[in-house]
Amino acid sequence: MNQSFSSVWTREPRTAKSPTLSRGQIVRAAVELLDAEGLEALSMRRLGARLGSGATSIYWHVANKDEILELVLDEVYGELTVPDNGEATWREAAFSFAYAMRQAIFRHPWVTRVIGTTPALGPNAISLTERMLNLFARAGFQGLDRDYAVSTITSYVTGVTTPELSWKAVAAKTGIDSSELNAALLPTLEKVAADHPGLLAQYAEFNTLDTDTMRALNFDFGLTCIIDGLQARLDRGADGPPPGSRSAHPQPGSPARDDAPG
Amino acid sequence: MNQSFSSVWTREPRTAKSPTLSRGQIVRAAVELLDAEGLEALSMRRLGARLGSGATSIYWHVANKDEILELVLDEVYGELTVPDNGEATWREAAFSFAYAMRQAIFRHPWVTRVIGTTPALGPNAISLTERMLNLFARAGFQGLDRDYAVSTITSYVTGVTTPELSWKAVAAKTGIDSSELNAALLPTLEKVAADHPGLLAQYAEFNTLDTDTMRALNFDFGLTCIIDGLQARLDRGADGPPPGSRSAHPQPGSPARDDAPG
DNA sequence: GTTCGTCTCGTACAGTGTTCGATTCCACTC
DNA sequence: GAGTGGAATCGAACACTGTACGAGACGAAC
Repeated sequence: MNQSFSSVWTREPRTAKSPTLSRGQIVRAAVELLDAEGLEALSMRRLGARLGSGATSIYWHVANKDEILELVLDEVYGELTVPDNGEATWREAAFSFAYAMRQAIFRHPWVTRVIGTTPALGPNAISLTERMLNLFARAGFQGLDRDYAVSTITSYVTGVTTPELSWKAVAAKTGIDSSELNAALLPTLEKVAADHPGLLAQYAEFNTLDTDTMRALNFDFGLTCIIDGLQARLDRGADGPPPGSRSAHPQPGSPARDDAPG
Repeated sequence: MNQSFSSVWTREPRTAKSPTLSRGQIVRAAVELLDAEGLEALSMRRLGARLGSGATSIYWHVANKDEILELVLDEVYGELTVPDNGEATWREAAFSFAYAMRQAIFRHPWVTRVIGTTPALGPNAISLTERMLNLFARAGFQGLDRDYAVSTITSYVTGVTTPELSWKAVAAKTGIDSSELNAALLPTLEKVAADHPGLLAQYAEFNTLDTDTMRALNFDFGLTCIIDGLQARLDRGADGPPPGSRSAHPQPGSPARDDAPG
């Protein structure tokens, strides 16, 4: 049993002396295609066409399409940097990292759909998490808390940007400018939330703002909450509650319950 | 131009008197299929087979496959409840909602891949957000801040659970028990992070915990941060910084920049 | 010149979402 | 009961998809 875990990063890459096609070219072309036309447009045949080669030639350099997705995802991680120590407080560094990550996701809207298909083990992802761990280590977090702090921020960023992107996609598809999107969507919302007058009243407020700045404020709100919460934990210090009982609240479902599909 | 926005929820459903097939049956069967075999297994032909009908018969009740995904997503939203007012503090309510949401995602691991394909406008999603907005209104948040608070929590939950699910998927595929997963993955990590000794040292700590409780601690850590951060904002009160300048920090990229694909 | 690994690629297979037109079925009117 | 019309189902077909397989092409080593 126990078929071992496999990923692009666990296999040795093919020798780099390939003349016409290389893993790097494939990844670059795939990112271009994804950026230009979205996730659905990435097919092996179209990728081959863009590379000026047959579709099945790609399979010599890559095991399957999922591996390409692993590679392009790591390519995006490569665009991210963590501000070096000394030149900024950890709060500023965390803020600017989160903003840079959001911008990177906006440049490559397909990444949110690729994240979650497989764990990120590429070199860029690895060295990025190392730099982030060091950042929070310098901030004063210890042990696993460093890892948790990194995860909290990156999870939040991917989590918020995902719905942001679906609204952007709606705007792009319908051709409505983002400044008019909220107003244009009002009839839809009135229909859909017809028997929720309180909700409609809240939505009416949205007309005063354009979508982009509203989403930006939304992003900043949650990010500030998280960083304030991290700061609070830091201020409580090592004399705070021991790990495992760090939050005194009821846990409705056992966190360890496992309903993973067979 | 301006092709208007369309969604299942903007169209009138077909008359409910269908004898052998109904939208409800389709959705229920689709959820069963998705839970049992995952997102890739959901095809119109397999869904039709499960319903004892032809694949194309489904198109009478539903415009296309994406609409089915909208419907099943809202079905999952229907499993979530928000604790009523009075019986708990907003902190407790927010905690228990977040935990319930995580559990619901674990029961339906495919939802994280469906979220983000389209905005959630189904009746269950609508009434859920209304209840959440009321919760934070009672907590003391005003105006758009209520919306931002809801978004912060739900975004975090979807964001953290996504990588949790990919590790669960690895465990399921390789047949490795979650208590042994961290140890089993160590060789892979040693290969992948060979030139990052600091990172490897950190990963070595993981062997003392099993994946599930480590992930649960991770989830609780970030959730506590967020709720503490919300609390802090509440404590700062209305005499705090005005909206729009609520966080004094450099914003590396203009938040309103729009790189959406054409 | 032959042989061997590297690399490309055409063909083929099973499967996908969706369109279209034909067909069945049922409630209704005359 | 016969006839009509819409609701609903479904088979065939189309243009795709990812990928396995095997036949070739290329260059270097012997």
